[in-house]
Amino acid sequence: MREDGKREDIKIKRIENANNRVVTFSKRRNGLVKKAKEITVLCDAKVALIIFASNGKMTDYCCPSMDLGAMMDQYKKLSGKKL
Amino acid sequence: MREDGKREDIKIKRIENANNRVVTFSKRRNGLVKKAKEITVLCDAKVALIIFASNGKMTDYCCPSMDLGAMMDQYKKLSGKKL
DNA sequence: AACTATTTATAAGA
DNA sequence: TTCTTATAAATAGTT
Repeated sequence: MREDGKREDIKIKRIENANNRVVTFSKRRNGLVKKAKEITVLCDAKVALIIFASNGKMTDYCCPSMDLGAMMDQYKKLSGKKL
Repeated sequence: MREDGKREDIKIKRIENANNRVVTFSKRRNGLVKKAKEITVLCDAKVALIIFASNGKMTDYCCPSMDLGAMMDQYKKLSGKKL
């Protein structure tokens, strides 16, 4: 908090305190997946999202209309990359 | 708008008007990529994100610390899926 | 494309 | 760790 009672704007840099970092990760991961689902439905978009926490734990989301393998094939096709 | 001057809550269902859908897609895609970048930095997370618009145009983001191929290898390893 | 009222996400605290 | 709440941030509708 600042002396006027307002919070500081958060800076986009690594959160040094491990507990805060884990808590923030959990909240933002949930937010990110939610947004991915929303844009999928609202806009007919196809979205794949893979998130690894620093402890290695994985979270993923893939739109229902296309599986991750097909997404990757399309990625390779459009980007020209091999992976 | 409602008669009391407030906006309706948006419903998470397909936006029927094509122009609105494209505009919303553009705004939310930018928001999603921004959030993906933020959690990467704030929380030492590894994130891969691939988005296809309904017109087929692709947007992608991958964290700097791990390339998409390595992300996919790790995904396969942890999920047990082949793709 | 820019604005702004409002909703939504979330940082900090309990 | 779950809940609350005040604030920051995203964005829906408008211009």
